[in-house]
Amino acid sequence: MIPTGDATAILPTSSTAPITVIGTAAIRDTFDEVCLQQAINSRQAPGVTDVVLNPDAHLGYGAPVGCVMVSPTHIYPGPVGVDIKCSMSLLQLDLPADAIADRRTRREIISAICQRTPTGAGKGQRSVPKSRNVNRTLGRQLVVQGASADVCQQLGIPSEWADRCEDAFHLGHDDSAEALDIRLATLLEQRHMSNFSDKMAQLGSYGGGNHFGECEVVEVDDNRRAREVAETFGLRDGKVAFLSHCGSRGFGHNLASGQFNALQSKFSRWDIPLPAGDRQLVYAPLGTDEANAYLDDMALGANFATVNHLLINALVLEAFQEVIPGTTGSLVYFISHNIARKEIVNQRPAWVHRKGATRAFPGGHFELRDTPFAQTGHPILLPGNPRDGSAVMVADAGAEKSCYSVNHGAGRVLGRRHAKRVLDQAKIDSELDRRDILSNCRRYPKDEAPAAYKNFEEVLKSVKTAGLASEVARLKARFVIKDASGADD
DNA sequence: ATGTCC
Repeated sequence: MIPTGDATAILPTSSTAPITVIGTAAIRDTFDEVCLQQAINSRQAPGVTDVVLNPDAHLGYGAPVGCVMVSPTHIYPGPVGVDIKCSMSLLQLDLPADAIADRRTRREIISAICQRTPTGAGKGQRSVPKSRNVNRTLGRQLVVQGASADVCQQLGIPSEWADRCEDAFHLGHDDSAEALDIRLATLLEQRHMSNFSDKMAQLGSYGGGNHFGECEVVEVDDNRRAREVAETFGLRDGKVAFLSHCGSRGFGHNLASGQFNALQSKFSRWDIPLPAGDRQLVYAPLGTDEANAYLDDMALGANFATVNHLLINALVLEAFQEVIPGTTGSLVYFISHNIARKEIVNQRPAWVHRKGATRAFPGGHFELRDTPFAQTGHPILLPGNPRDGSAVMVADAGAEKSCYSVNHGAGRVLGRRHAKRVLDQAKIDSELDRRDILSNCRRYPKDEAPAAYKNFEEVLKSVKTAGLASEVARLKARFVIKDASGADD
């Protein structure tokens, strides 16, 4: 790796197709051989013009988690990821931090949230009002339309929240919703989609793994630009906010795995060479039936993820209102880190695959022209860990060198199995307790402990030093909602 | 990520 600045480097490849690396020297030391090999494989794959490796990069499916891969001619399901449109959202509440100082109040809110937005594998909605149950008809509508006015109205989602989405809806391969209707009808005849109604019932749930909901106190950075940007974002210093991380649940997983299986069997039947011999890097050239089917499935999964996040935010707001009547809230932003978007790169249209990477358009970017963030750039939501906090950032002009992308969080430094073996349960729990951070988990999952992730300050320093983005606010955790299955018995 | 292997 050849350093090109304090927090940037070039990773050369044998085909003279360099990879842009973002990260201080300390961060670059965290990239293991397999992760770098995945980046090289991705860069040398057919039709790929750019790869960016972000500071949170680690081993992924085909391509590293924490990378950007650009192609004007090909679509790659692996570098979108198994959880289509896994995303972050942030809900700003009008509550002062004092309102949740009392532990008992927080316990009540945790309980009200868990009743409405379940965690863990397979769990659909539990104690939600019947009006918010998602039947097959509404399910078919929402995966085709995304957060349309009608879908939001039916689910009790404030319609103005759609304006706070990176993408409130996704269209089919030909930029029509009809293509999604047709594709969905085909899918519903297939065996792996026979559980469609069950998957729709998962709307409004978090899932497991690194997915979470977290109650925060907002600390806006003490400088003029941060204060001005925070105002545009709708962030309120010293007030309570709620950060969520989840994706397209079982529905997105069905779509993604269906596509991997279909493409892998076609590669093998037609004896097409796999990029670097890796089945996880199967692709489809744009314009083929295979590419069209993938793009349609990605859009269907993305629409589910979008409505899932918005419903979660509506249910979380309702939970706060149950415990503290009169609470109001507004969505700051909803932004993905597992999606391919058609953007302009190097003056021409290309599919930007962000796999554990967040879009980062600075103020003045043409795609933001009709949004509330035209002047400032849009909010970038970066989960860190409950001990050190999470961050809200805004892109700077330098983001052009990373294909207008930044990292998506801290990034794993210990594999799950490794973390469960070496980390101490009592120490994890007492550290959170000492900081008065509560959780629905009796014991915090070891494989999700702060120590299982990279040093968040060093990751943020990489992003800032490389000139990609600036910090606007820090979010300090007050309680965490997670699936507990990674904790000791 | 995921009814933790269709």
